Amino acid sequence: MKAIVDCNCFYCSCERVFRPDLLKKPVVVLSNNDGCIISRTDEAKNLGVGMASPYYQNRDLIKKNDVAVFSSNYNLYGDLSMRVMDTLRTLVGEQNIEVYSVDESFVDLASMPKEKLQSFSKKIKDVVEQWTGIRVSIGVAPTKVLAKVANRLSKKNKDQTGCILVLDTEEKIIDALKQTPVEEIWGVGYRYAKKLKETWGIYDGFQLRNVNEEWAGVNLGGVVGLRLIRELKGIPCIELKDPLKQKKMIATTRMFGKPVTELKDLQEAIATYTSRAAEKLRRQHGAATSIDIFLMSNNYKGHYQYNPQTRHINSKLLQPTSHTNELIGYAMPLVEKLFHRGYKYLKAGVILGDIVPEFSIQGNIFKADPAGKRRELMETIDNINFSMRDDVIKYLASGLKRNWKMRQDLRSKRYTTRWEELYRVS
DNA sequence: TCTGGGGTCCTAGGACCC
DNA sequence: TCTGGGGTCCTAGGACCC
Repeated sequence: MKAIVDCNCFYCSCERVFRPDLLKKPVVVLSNNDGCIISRTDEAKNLGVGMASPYYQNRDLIKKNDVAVFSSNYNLYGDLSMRVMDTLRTLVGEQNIEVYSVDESFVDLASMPKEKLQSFSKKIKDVVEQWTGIRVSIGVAPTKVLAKVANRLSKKNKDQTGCILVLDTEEKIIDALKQTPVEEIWGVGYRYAKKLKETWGIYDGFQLRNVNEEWAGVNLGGVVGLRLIRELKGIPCIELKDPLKQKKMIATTRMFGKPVTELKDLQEAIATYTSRAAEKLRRQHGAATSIDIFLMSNNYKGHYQYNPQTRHINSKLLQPTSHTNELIGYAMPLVEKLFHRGYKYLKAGVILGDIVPEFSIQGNIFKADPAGKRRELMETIDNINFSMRDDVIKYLASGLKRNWKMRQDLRSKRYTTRWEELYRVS
């Protein structure tokens, strides 16, 4: 059996940990640049605040109902996420957990006797809540896809389930699938859902489970669709992922706070994103062999129209590297090549690709490598920045004024990572 | 006026090789 | 008259996830 442990409206819950006065009140958290609503509590949901909907469209509703609004505070969420995952690791063992996202983990419960699944899940829930202040929902089933189905229903029917649902019999599985609209199933997105409903009259999980496998192979994206159907039948096809596996690409991309027109600003932004990406790269002990820069601009003619064009350019590196300085060195001329005077730029990004393990790097005879020195420097900078969960030390190329930076007007304090922002009890 | 960021997997098709 | 077969690698793009 497999479980998915999912933090309830994670970002909002993080805010509530330090704002107990908001416990029963509606809360929302906004995306970068304060653009969209990316987390909302049940109270906000019941008021009709849409998930992933633009902030400005909900502004009246929010004002009228006194909803608490926060800009995203990734320093805080990242730190609390780590605490939740560490707690899970101590409970189930490091080798039995796959951290799937900032607020979700899959847990392998293969060795747990069936009759203990319910009580053990309850234990996980209670301990995580007590140690971190974060509430979780848990779905347990024979496969990942079914665990997700269980998880969704556990939240939906909180009052009966207490946020825990174990699907350990065929009857329970069928019943759960009948209650699950096809678009709510993990692996069925907007397009497939539309096709399933409109073209083939398939509306819920139970109907989907009963389609012909070959048919699924043809109509739902090849082997992906086939796996999905089997998982719904209770045949595991998607195993827990190896946590040590390297990412194949690492991206850092962002919208600007306001349109950018100067090359210098673009280069600062790209230097900043490159530093960030390089840091992630070093964290997995990787080195990149290619770098891809993209700029997204407004359509040039006329005034504002949301019809962006994206241009990108890719460059192979002479030798794999994870050194920020070198990567910035590759990136800067690329920005210059892409840049067009007169365009308004809205967004930019860096993608590091063809990642290889760091230890596999061969020496390059054209370049003297001051051996451990650069590595040591990078490690020192990483350690300082990591302890503050922020880029306290940066490259000058990243700029000082940074007038392209995103908006974050409503950010809460970094309670757990800055001394001067510690929570005060008076 | 205003709509996020960071990933994964898979397939098709073209270039190229012997 | 009749002109192979089997591979690999790469890129672009589509679908999905949180």
